Amino acid sequence: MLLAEKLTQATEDYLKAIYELYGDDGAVTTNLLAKRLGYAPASVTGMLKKLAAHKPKLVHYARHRGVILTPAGEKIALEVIRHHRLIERYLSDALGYSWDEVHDEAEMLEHVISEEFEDRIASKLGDPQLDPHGEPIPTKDGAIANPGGARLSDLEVGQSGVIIRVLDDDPALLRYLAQLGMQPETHLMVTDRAPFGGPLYVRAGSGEEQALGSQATNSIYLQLDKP
Amino acid sequence: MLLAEKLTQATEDYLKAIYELYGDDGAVTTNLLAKRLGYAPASVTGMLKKLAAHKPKLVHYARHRGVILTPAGEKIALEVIRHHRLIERYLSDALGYSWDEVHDEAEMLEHVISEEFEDRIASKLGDPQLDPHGEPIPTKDGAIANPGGARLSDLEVGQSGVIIRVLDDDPALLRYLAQLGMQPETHLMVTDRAPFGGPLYVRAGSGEEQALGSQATNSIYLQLDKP
DNA sequence: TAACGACTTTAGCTGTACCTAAAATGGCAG
DNA sequence: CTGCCATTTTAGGTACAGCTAAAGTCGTTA
Repeated sequence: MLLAEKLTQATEDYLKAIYELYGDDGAVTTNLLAKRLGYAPASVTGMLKKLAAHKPKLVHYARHRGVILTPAGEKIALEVIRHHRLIERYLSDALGYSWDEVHDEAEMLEHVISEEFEDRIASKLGDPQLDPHGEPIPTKDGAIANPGGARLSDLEVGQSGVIIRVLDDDPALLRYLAQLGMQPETHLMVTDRAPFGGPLYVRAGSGEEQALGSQATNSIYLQLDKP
Repeated sequence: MLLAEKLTQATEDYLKAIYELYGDDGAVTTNLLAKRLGYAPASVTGMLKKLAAHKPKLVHYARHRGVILTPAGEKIALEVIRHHRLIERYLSDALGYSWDEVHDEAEMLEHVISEEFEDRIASKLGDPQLDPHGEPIPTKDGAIANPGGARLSDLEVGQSGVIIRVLDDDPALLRYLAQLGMQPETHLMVTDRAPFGGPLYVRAGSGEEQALGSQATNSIYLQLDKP
């Protein structure tokens, strides 16, 4: 918080994207970043060089090797993510936004709110732990809970559990799932599964059986019931 | 609202500043704008040419003559001012900001909030007419009430009235006035006046007599009591 | 091991919005 | 009506963050 040098919005977006793309493997590639951010790969290369040359070094970058965040870079990424998720929670709880609307609005606001604003909405909300999609909100000092959960697409027929989070990449998917009554805390049971990437059949709560395609099943994470 | 071409922040700032600098005389000069915005005059000249060349023309501009807003430009200026004042009201009422803190936060937020956000906070607040400093909030279709009021610095000894608005240029002044219990709806009576730009003596409510310098008396506007 | 194709980088450009320094303009005083 | 001086504009420059096109690198495949 001390080094509030006010970075540009582009810088913050890159750091956030790098953080979110960290999967299993070590580094994030130029191309992957370009795809995620919607820029040409060449533009990304240029920006990564700037991030690596920044006063407090924000990323480690080696040609053809991809990037990883430095501790300073990760700190900033987590601050931006905290802003984003807190704002989502606030829009949802205080202003009645639906869970498919909050992402885009938060995307704009996250870069301009002050520490003051962050603190006030956080305490107004009682320091929430999760955003409306179930993603953990980093604490002010940069700690973040492991989101965890088993991906619905990985489950076997007969397994069941409670939805703990849903990826928020696609508002249309979120609207669709809300219509089906599938949100965090909803209980799901896998009733059938078609082969070769076919749909997965699930029952939400005590409702009808429902077929879900891969985009949906890849986006839903469950806390599994004890068998 | 239909022409939501998403202008740059700089464009919105210029239009707002031009609108706010309209005094009595017709046009706003380059130099005055430069001073208000904190830029070099040369930069302003360049920007004004861009505003005049914009697809829907935003200003009428003639070399050495200053600028005036076109209807399109004024519409945008009023939208930005509506955002600003609504946000100030919201920060004050919903998040407990003090009246000296709201301006800077609103200055950032006004450029990024969506129509959706605007509508939601407006209806949450019950479509307020005034911001925390007493300035009128333009309606969604661009109508704005005449702020009116008599400037405290223009009053004679013995005159009195109720504060209806206070210019928000200087947070330190606002804090000082709040300390003295002088805010919109406070009743003031001019008890004495020193000559040659000396202080003005006023009594707020039924409190102590207080000396106010010209920065303060130029910033306070009253609804005069019937004599 | 040679070469193909995917990924990545280099080089050079664009547009926005700011800057300084120097030139030009125009209103007022003598 | 002439010239001075403040205001304004022109000219040229910077930083940022994108872009395309072309060149280079690397790993796998033949």
